[in-house]
Amino acid sequence: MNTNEILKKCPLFSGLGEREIAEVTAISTSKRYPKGALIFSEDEEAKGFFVVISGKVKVYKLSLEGKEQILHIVSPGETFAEAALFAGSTYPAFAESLAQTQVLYFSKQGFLNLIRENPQISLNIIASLSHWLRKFVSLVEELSLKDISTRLSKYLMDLSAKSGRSSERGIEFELDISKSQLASRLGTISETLSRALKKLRDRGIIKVEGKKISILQKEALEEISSGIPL
Amino acid sequence: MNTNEILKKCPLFSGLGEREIAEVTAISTSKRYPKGALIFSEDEEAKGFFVVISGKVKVYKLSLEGKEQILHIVSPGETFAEAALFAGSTYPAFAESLAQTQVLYFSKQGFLNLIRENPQISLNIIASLSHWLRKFVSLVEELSLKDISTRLSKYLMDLSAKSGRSSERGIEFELDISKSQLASRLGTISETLSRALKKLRDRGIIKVEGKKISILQKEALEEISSGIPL
DNA sequence: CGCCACATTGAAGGCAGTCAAAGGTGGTGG
DNA sequence: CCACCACCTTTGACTGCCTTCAATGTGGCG
Repeated sequence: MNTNEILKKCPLFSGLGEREIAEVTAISTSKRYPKGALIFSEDEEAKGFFVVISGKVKVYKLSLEGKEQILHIVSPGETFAEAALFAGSTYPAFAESLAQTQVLYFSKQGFLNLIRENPQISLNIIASLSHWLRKFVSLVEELSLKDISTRLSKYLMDLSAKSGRSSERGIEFELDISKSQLASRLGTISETLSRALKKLRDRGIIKVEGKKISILQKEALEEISSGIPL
Repeated sequence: MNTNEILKKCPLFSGLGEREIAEVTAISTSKRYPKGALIFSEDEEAKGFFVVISGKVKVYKLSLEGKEQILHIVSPGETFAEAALFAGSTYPAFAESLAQTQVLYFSKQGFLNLIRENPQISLNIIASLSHWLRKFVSLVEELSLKDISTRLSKYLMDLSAKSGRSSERGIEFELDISKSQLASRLGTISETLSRALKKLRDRGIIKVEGKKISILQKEALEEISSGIPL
């Protein structure tokens, strides 16, 4: 998919005509990062925000001891760090590419000018921020009120709904990130995630082959994800 | 403080003239709640949002087992549930008054009309949502990466900066909520909070008399709040 | 005065993190 | 093509923070 198509399906720019999209492209800069590159650091001055064109980016926090909490995995067509333009002057987290990645970069000033001439965009920003807010409320809820098995089950249910294919062995799909990264997204570490997966495997609820997951008992997984203890 | 003064200092309506403020007042409804009233429930249809005029409101999540996680304590001049108007159609959490409370209520439709005629407001909304987003990122970080003593120390440091008075015994201030509520805000339970306070007391870092807190060793508290283990 | 919600303290148990080691996987270069 | 290496994953044993359960203390208010 090319840059223009990605931009058009990006919620931030929906409702814009060809002409406006061209303006958007004009004020942005294309940047490329190899896998594992640091895109920005926590507390670094926020000079702009990003749209992912291809690849994958993780936005995360680090504790002093080095434990990582992933806030969001950003996929093509999604934006990140847009909130940093409007509150505070620094990025509140780290951003790192998980694969070779291409992004469009919008400088703060250029983008603010763009908003001024296209009020529609500010409504899109409101929608985008509201969406993020919901995601964070869910994340807080999970971290504070749910155990690891519940969080894992919910993640698997969500992912299966998004990219699962039915087969005679149940719903099959591939993890979109490594298990270490998944652990970090769920607020835990790889050892604990491994044990949680094992518990689901041992009960015949899922099958795991590397990154390939098969959901064998959807109802059971649904129950666990809604809080019924394992 | 009267309603008009509160509205003027509310970030959502900053930059508006007397006339516009009058319009804002005109489309809103005043509501009063006794202490402990349920203002809305999770998953209830979001028909509008609120500005607190007087009193105090907690916005919170509940687990199946009944454990509570407070997302935010809303004070006079602050808004809540505004994000619910722009993403999803239901409230993502519960809201309950912690004291006798007066709010202004804005219906979704009325407020959307107001935005249309006052584009400045949409910029204010963006700022407000961005601010919330930062707060939630901090909350996620704390819940996932910090222990209770660290979270408590940070809360006390923040509160002392906001409402502390210097005295010969150190910085003094009052907790703005009950200790049970504070526990819930910090993602724990009252027993654990009580023990965390005791540890700080035993080391002579703070003094606790009911809701009155005195910070005796600011540097030590600062250290703990930044992650140096107790 | 006595009730009731809030707060404190102790003892015990569990979930998840830490430490350590072995097994697996993919990528790279010889 | 294969051997090597780095990284990811899994498993086991142990530790520790926090929760649970239970009992007692306390302060405000009818």
